[in-house]
Amino acid sequence: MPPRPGLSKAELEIARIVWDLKNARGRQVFDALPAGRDIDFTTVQTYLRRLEEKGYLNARLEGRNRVYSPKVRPQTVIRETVGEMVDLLFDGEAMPLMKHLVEERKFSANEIDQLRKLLDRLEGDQA
Amino acid sequence: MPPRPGLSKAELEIARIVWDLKNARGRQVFDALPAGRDIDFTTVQTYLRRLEEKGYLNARLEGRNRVYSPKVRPQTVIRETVGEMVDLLFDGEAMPLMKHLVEERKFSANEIDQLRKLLDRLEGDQA
DNA sequence: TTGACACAACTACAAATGTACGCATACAGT
DNA sequence: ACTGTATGCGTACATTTGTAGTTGTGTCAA
Repeated sequence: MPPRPGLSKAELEIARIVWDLKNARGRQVFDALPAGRDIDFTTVQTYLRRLEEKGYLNARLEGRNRVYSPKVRPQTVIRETVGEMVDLLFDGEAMPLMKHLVEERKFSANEIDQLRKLLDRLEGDQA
Repeated sequence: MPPRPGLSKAELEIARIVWDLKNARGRQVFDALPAGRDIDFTTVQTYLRRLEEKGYLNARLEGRNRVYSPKVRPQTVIRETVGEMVDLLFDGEAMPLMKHLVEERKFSANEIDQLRKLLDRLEGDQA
């Protein structure tokens, strides 16, 4: 039971910008696009509208202007998106994904250390 | 430079079944669908055809029947899919995803242990 | 006050995706 | 030989996604 329709890639891209800016008009989102991401301003408008329709963003009118802000927390969207991927690729098991990441991605000694600490803390909590 | 078009969710679902079966005809793939996954046999045929077109599966004719087999390794598809998700959600950084998983997913003490061992091994290798 | 922009709101449209139908043919059993 | 039943193969079609054009109206500088 997905509470709201899923996000497409392009929509997610735009949503992330709004999360960053907290409050933004179309123009600001457009300007925040990474250099090289060549899409039209009206295209961004369309994505923002769809994001609002799908329930991911709030929009309020500020004078004549539409100001968008996050409605669903990034955390939530991340959980849902990752969850879906884990379901699709690993039958819902997170461990194989962890293993994949550890093996496939080259973590630095420093990062490995961070991960250890994370595990320590986790174990502490649940003990 | 994606070597081949990406997979849609439904296609990925079917591809995974073929990976499992190694060699399969449409009917077998269809039969291997989890109970409750209610799609038509011809729909499965369509996905198989598209998977072949996209270069993910090989198909050979066995008599009158088409037998599909993996062409791209699961490992590869997993890497690509996860990579895309990491790009989209975490700017290409794997660490935040690791953290997310560790925090969000409830790993058992046993699993945590496994992860530690994994990290140890990794560190050993790169040292 | 006039023109140059900017933005909302609507519309458009091709490609991708999810899903299935129809026809002709091959095979199995009677 | 005849009749299902399953297939291959082509086709179809609605929805979603990626992307943009158009129109009307408001804003601001000259």
